[in-house]
Amino acid sequence: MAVSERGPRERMVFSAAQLIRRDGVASTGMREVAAQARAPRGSLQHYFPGGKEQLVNEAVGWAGRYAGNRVARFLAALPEPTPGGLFSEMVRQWTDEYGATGFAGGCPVAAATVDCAESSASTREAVAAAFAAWTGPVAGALVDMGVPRERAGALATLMISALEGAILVARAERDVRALTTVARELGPLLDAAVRQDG
Amino acid sequence: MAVSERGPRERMVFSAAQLIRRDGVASTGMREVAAQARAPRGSLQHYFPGGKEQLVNEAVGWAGRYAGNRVARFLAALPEPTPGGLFSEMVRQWTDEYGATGFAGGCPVAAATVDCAESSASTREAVAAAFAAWTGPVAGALVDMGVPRERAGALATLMISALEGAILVARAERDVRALTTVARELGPLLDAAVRQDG
DNA sequence: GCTCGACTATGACAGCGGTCATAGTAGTCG
DNA sequence: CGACTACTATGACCGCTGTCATAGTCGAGC
Repeated sequence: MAVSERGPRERMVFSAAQLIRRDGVASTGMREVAAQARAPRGSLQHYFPGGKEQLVNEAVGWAGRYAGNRVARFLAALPEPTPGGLFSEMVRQWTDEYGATGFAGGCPVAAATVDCAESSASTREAVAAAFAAWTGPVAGALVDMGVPRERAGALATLMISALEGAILVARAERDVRALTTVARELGPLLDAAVRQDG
Repeated sequence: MAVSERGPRERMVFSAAQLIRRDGVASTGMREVAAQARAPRGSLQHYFPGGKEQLVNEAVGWAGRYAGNRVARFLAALPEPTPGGLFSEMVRQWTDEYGATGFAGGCPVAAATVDCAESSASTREAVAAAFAAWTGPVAGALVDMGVPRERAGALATLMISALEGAILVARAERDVRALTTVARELGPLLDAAVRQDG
């Protein structure tokens, strides 16, 4: 929750992502974003002349980049990188949050997809780009671990799909069960995709 | 889109589910629901004295029951029921829709989770119940196919999580790729869970 | 024919949303 | 000092939303 980082513009984008992932896009007000970012309301139209749509799109883009960047950190944290280990780390980020601070928030990209996929073309594209910015590094990591290139993209999509779905179910149930379940069930499948020769 | 079924009350619940899965809960207006259901606006307060929250909860409940009931139909459509085959059918329902009518709608239960998990306790419970009404039949079907009871619940959760996530990604990308990918990758894993001893 | 209940029909209201208009401040350059 | 730019500060506007209040219709039952 370190909102005090960088300039007001970045704080607003960050706060928007936070509020969106908790309440959804439509229920998140511009005034609320400015307030939480401790930024002046007048700065909204100054930094985001494109209005709410622009702000949402940037928040989604930020979230996608953030998720992509986390992949490298997860890998660095693993003593011996394996696909299943990476997936466990991705899942653990969520179980940790839910255990520590409750089930208040989901994935902002998912929220934007649900709320804007049909109503805003530019946001839909931003969401697609965010998923791509996330899937790419995951697939790259799989290749580095020895997963055949043709299969890495598919497994990355599977990992992200299962994670997103499990986040939904976990929030609904207020229980991390779904998250731990997908990690446990998918781990062996992912590890088995590593090329055994060489 | 057979809106002309049953009484106006059911039509409104059904229309609410339709609109929610397309635009999200917050962006769906009560007047809009009544209009699409070709029901009088005055009937809203008559049939749903609990207001929008009640209507949303019933729509979510309806969706959960619908999903649960589909499981039996999917099984009946399979010449030889297998876990992977069931999952393929579940996925195919979505690829068919997206292929035929476009990527306008997602899962209403997911939409309600994203929009209401934190803001409305009753809706959150309705969503949890909907997931339960869906997971139950899936797990039961797996048991019938020979999956060990201890494992069936976990695999059902995995199936539904992967499907929900893939729906999100597919809508974002406007491409069924994610859906077909999870079906293909998960099929062997699911089939391998069938007890091989008679 | 009257009554009573179920349902329909509208109009009003209060609140909030995003956006615009306008004015103000601060700091910097020339 | 004046001017110009970056940013801040408010207030107003309009559209929309959920909800309420009130009145109307319609069909049984007796």
